[in-house]
Amino acid sequence: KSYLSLDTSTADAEAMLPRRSDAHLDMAMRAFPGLRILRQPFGETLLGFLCSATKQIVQIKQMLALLAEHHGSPLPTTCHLIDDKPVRALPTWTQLAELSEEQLRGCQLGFRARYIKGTADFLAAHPGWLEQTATLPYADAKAALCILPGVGEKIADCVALFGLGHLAAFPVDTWMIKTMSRRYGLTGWSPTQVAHFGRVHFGPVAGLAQQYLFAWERAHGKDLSSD
DNA sequence: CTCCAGGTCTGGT
DNA sequence: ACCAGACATGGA
Repeated sequence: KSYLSLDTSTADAEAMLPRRSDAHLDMAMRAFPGLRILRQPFGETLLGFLCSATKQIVQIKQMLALLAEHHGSPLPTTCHLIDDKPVRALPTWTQLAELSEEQLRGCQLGFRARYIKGTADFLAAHPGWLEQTATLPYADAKAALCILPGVGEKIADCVALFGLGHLAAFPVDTWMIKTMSRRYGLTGWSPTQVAHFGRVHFGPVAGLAQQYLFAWERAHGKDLSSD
């Protein structure tokens, strides 16, 4: 493959999607040309999605901003100054393990503070756990993540997809439930059933399909009381 | 003022 | 195994 191509991997993955036989997916892909899956740091991805349970996306951003401001290390000031103050990184899991649950609740985490504290304690007691998990294939990595307090099927799939690059992960959230009901006729299906459908229908790059469907539904399916 | 938000866990059938 | 409630907090 040519080094001139910036991301052959995504192009190859897109070629594996069933857009010939799936008109809705094809439309979503046309609506968001250039959509890409971010590959974010594993630990930061885990933290971010531990904050995500039953929260709006704008609020998740705010929680993470508070965590960084209150407990993150300052980034080099050369190119990171806002309002005369240094931008801070997200706290590492080592830093998080030093915090009390009350300190975490101070970042508007609500009941998620207990999960984050529990995960921080687990990781502190198991050095190298994140690094080891990052080497595992998708199914094993997901199973490992589900051990952590506050991490269930959905969050494990999000972390596997965005933090480890496992395109087979198919996170089923409220938007996927809406999408699969409205556009695929899977009305009344449980998250487990929808996840199974997604893996079978979209195959080993189901996570990429999920992102197109998620983006389309968020952009066009705001209202539509037709669940 | 109710309802819901990129869920998960727990204790009931 | 499957099904409600609880769980914090703030925007719609």
